[in-house]
Amino acid sequence: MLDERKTAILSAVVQEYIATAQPVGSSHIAETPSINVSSATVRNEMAHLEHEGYLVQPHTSAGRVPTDKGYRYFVDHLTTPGRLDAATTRQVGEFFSAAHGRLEEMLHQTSNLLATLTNNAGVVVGPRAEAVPVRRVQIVGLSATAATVVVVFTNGTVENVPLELVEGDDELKLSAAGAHLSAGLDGRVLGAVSDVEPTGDAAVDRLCTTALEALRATASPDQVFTGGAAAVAKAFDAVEVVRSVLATLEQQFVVVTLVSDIVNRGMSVAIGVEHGVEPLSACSVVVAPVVIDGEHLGSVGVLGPTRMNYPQALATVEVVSEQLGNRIEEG
Amino acid sequence: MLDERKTAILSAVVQEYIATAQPVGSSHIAETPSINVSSATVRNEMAHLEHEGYLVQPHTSAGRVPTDKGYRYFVDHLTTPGRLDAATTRQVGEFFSAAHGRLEEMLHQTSNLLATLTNNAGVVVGPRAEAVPVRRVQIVGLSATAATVVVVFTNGTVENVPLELVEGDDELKLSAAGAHLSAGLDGRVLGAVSDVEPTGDAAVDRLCTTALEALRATASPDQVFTGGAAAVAKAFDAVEVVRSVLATLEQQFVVVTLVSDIVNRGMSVAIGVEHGVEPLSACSVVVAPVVIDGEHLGSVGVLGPTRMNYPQALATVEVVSEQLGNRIEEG
DNA sequence: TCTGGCACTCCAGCCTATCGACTGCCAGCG
DNA sequence: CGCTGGCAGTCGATAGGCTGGAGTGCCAGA
Repeated sequence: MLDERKTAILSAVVQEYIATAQPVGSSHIAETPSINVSSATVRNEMAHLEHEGYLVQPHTSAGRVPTDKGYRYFVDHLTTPGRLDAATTRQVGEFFSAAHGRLEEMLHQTSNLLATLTNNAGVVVGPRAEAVPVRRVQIVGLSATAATVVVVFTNGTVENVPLELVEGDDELKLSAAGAHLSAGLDGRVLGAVSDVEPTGDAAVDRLCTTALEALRATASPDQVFTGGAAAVAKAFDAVEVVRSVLATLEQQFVVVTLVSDIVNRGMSVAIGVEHGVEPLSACSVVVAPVVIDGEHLGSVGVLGPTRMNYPQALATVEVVSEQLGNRIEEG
Repeated sequence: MLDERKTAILSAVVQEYIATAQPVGSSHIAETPSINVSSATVRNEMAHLEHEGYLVQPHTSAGRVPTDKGYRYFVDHLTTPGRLDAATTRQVGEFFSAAHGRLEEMLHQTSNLLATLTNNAGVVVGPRAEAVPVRRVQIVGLSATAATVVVVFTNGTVENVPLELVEGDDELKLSAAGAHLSAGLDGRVLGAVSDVEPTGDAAVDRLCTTALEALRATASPDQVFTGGAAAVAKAFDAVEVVRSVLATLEQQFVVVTLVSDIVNRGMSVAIGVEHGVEPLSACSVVVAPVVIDGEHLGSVGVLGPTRMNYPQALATVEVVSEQLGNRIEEG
């Protein structure tokens, strides 16, 4: 734990560095209104802070830069939850009331919304459709050998998978199978249903079984949407860092793991190396779970340089996750 | 028009520069097997080529670099259509036979496919769903006030839009409206249908009308998918160029206009300033229309530095557009 | 018409010197 | 005892000067 003055100095360093991206020196800090000591005293304190790992000097005779530990102390102790300013809140509200159509499309746009609001990369890990109960199933024939299985979920989203037909599968059988599946699945979650009871009609039973199989096979591997590549390019000066961050962001699996990990550990911010993804060690991730009907079904987050604006990112992510949750509940 | 030797030299310069990204000097060219003259002669020819605008020197005493005009001559006269190598062709085939589910998702993945195959940004301007005939319409009630309209198209893709219900819209009315719409729309294109004939039941008619309206409202403004931000970051050394290219790629409107423009002018390659989008003046764009049932309903393309591998890009874009077209036709 | 050779140009890399922004430390003051 | 002003020291960033090398243009001769 740090005494009051060290705390004030650390806070000032972090804020100055976030604002300028330049190492900050003792005299700058001494000029801060809230600090009423001379630069010499600040120097002493900063030396302590460095010794304890909150700050580092890029080199002797340079100012100091916060370490991951320094940022961590800042977000844990010096950051008020901070309301999002009214204009932004309204913008988010408008976005979600204007949003319509496909869930995926909305999620994708949400990642872009996060990106533009925070000037960082936005990440949305999709609520998996399987966790939402089924409302209706229908099988639509397209030709003699092809059909599409359409599933409508209770939240209004729709999934579809192709299905191959065999001889004897006529329209009647298809709609019978659809009706039977609807009855068997209505109100239940796809993952919870292993099979429906037989109807006695072999063809219908076969259709039901294969359709169900196809549906479970399509069980979307957690879908993830990212946006804001340009923001990443703006955030870092070194082009290699831009490259490695962008390359990592394109590996969906890594992003999903990263975000889920943080959420599952009950954290909302992972700073620098804390998240353990080496190519992103210059980045922090701020996340919030998306809760739908009391269940945690997805996450939203932003990813930016460790010197990002944490209060703003936290507030934004919070508001967006909440409104996204509401929006999905409504359907 | 250039004589044979100038042509050979220009070609060698372009290829060397594409491979190395370094200004190429006369002696390098003279060593090329297909060039059987001394470096002095090559120098003379290169001076001519520069005078005529095919090459430039970044500065005296540096090698030469192709201009946009130089690349243009190269792709117009020196590039054989070039088959894609078998392995890649197979990869594309596998991709499309494995592709399933939502059209949008597939298009999005197609942009990523283009990106990974060519190491450039991939762009897909979506074939608008409205051009595909409808197979079936269904309205599924979710609650007393909300429903989802599901449209299955003949190619197996599915669209859905939310619909608000009013008092008196019960399940019976919903399915009646669905059936009526199915009958009225079956085999026809959404855009071609302005209204269905009345049934006599006011509630059903209202449902049909509003559902149809909602469907036409969702008429996606040309959708565009881009992928491969990391490739862009790898293609340019200067971080400002990366920034401006990525920022431009995020402006969907600009991308759609850019691609449509090129396709509409009947071109398949736009080099540097040819496409007129200033922030992308360091980029070339290679496109191919996606043709479905004889109609041009979308485009695929790649965007990369002017020193991209044109033959490969052309071949890739060609194969992908063709297979994407087939895939969508089949559904 | 082509070629070898030569003089010339100019960037990239390296070294050096200078400047300035820091720090650490110390002695003195309240 | 803690704070402060001051001073010496450190090191990166910047600018200037030098050199080596890659490349050119041009010319005279085959």
